[in-house]
Amino acid sequence: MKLPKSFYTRADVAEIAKELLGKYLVTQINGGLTAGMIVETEAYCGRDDKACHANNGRRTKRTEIMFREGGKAYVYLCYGIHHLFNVVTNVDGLADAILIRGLEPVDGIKQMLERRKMKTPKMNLSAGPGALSKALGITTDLYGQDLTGQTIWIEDRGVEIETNNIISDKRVGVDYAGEDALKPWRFVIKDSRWMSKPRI
DNA sequence: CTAACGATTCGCT
DNA sequence: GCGAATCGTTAGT
Repeated sequence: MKLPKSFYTRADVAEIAKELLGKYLVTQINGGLTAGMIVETEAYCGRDDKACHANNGRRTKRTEIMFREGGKAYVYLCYGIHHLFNVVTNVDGLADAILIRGLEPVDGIKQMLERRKMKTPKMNLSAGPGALSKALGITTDLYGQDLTGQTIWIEDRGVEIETNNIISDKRVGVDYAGEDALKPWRFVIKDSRWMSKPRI
């Protein structure tokens, strides 16, 4: 079933990031439906977290969506090349978001391969935030999309991830955030082959 | 208005 | 392991 808005509007962004493991991210773009199981996430908090784009009330045109009510998509361009997909959480006025970093391909693999210009599914088909966005056809066009709509959403397909199969670690690529870079807000399903490249 | 750079990936060595 | 690709956002002039 599609996750309801109430899933996203809760206050504990790290808890939601953990619960997203084992859920299915689905897109329906240009007719084709593509989906993958989420195996890796990172939480970003708008307060007291220098790694977050919206930290300390930094409210700009780009970060605006994070301040809105949870259940929306925050997509932005990184390094001029990669589209990174985030889930906005928490209530209106509090800017929390969760970066999806790794998917296990499930549905529409053929279309994912076309988008990635690959012949056969390799491990990096949808492992890594830029790679999975390309595989699912996510671009900045989806900025602000409602995650309870018909274009992009997240489903619960009954998969339960045991707590002792979840690894938490510090986040990737945020060394500039000083002490906040040490927050253990990256969550990975243990032994998943589809996590992003920097291994634990 | 201008300049610097990033929540990355891929290909080559 | 290293460096290029590439452009919107940001902060400063």
